[in-house]
Amino acid sequence: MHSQEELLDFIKNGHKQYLPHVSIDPVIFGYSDQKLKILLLKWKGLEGWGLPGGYIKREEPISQAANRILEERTGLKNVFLQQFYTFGDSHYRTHEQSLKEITQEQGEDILKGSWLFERTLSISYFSLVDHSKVNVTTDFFTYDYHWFGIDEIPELLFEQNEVVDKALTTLRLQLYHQPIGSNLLPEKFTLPEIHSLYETILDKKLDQRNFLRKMMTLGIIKKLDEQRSIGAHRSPFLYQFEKENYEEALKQGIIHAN
Amino acid sequence: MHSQEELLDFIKNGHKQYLPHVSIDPVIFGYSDQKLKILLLKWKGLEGWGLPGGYIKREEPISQAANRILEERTGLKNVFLQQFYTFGDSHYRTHEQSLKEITQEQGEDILKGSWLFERTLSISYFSLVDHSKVNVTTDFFTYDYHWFGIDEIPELLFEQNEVVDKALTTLRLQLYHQPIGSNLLPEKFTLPEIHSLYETILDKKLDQRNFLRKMMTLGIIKKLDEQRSIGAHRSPFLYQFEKENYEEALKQGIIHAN
DNA sequence: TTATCAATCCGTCAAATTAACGGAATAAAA
DNA sequence: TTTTATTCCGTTAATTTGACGGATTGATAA
Repeated sequence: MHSQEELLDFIKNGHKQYLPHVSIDPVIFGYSDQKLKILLLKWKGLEGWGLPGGYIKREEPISQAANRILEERTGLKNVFLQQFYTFGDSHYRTHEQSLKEITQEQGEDILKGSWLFERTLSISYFSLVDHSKVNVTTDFFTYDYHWFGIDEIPELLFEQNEVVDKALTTLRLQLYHQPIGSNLLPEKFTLPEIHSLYETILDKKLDQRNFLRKMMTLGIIKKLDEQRSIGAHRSPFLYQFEKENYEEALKQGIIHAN
Repeated sequence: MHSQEELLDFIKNGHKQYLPHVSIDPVIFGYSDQKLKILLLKWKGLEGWGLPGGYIKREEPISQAANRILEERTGLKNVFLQQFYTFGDSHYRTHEQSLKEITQEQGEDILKGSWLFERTLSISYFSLVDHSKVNVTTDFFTYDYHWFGIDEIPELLFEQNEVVDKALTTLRLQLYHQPIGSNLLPEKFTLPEIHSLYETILDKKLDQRNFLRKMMTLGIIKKLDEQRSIGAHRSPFLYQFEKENYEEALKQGIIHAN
């Protein structure tokens, strides 16, 4: 994947191409088997789990950087990806230990003063992706990955549990106001599908009829007059997202009137 | 205030003390005469208006940096200050033009390669302060300040109108869920005072009785059994914030049940 | 062909919340 | 004691939310 030469070049010269002191760390939620999971990578040297991450190119808009980094790790383009917070309080992340391991055989000279040792702020994004479409590629610092159910997240490196928690809170808060489901469901989906998705994300039973009413009232989805033929039972109607309406819902919906 | 020597040292050596590429830019809302205003500074050289800003010290947590920067410009400590977004898309802010003016007499040599010329991401916070308690101090780059009503914000430097807009939207969204008013009102305040504050911030009439009921239901304020003696009229009761309840309200209140 | 099964679909009523509304009480000054 | 400006409060209608179960459909099995 990445040759040792590339790695050494990255350590020595990465700061010429990337902004130092700032990384982008997406919390990637995936959905499969009615479970909500997040993608974590296993660090070389540190032998612990952490979020995928990457650096911003010197001339690259940060939203573009976030999309690029997501694509580099997952292969996915054009998915919902939203910034939610920038961490830089207790979070003095560096790659020191990790790099010592990786570059052991080279001696430690090359590490002296590397940009990767410096304090790094973390601009965090979250994303929801279709688990089955993801093709994970590890990066220089990592060698394995795993999708962890959100109730089985281990203690993470770099104090990233806080990041994950805030991502989840934000996801749930915005669920009715951002086109969050649109990467997880097929273009046309059934009511039970989206219903189950929302129940999973909120970790809560939602009455089916009330759920439908709410989604229709907010204008988030619209009913088509097609049905899908599922195996053995009654054919469910298909629905589609109405993306244009989401942000409206946000503004109208949360600023409590009067 | 700042000597020319200090400025030159800051230009040449600031990157040893501060993280380059990242600034903190608080949108400081002030309230007076029933108007909502923001504090803008006038840039030397560029002759335009922009947000106050500052850099993060190399070992300083960012929330602490934000508070320090706010204090440096306004003299205020311990006020409500909240991060809301990190801008870095179209926002390639540098101090190049400004610095050329300021350091004119020194020749331009010192500017070569200054850390201040590099691209800077902006971690943005907003704050609400009591206009009358603020003691504005300009910084190296600025020489004047003004409180602009939010409906009379000029075109800002560094594409900061976007920042201000997002700050205002966020402020309004969170008004019922964060202890936002607590820096703007005295410890004990009357119902008409807080009512008028909320009307001003939301730019909207709020029915007085319904407003009271809502604040009480959310547990944001509590009624004391003291009254204040105002000049000529009926004595209003006093109220106090119940800060502990705000964040509760956030979690319980926005995640729409069922 | 019919019965069975598993899943989807839908409507009503009660409870809670929100929105609209005006008149009585108070404190000082005239 | 009257006037004036201001605070205080309660009720009703409309809307939204929450709870609830029975009828329909599409295929498979008898």
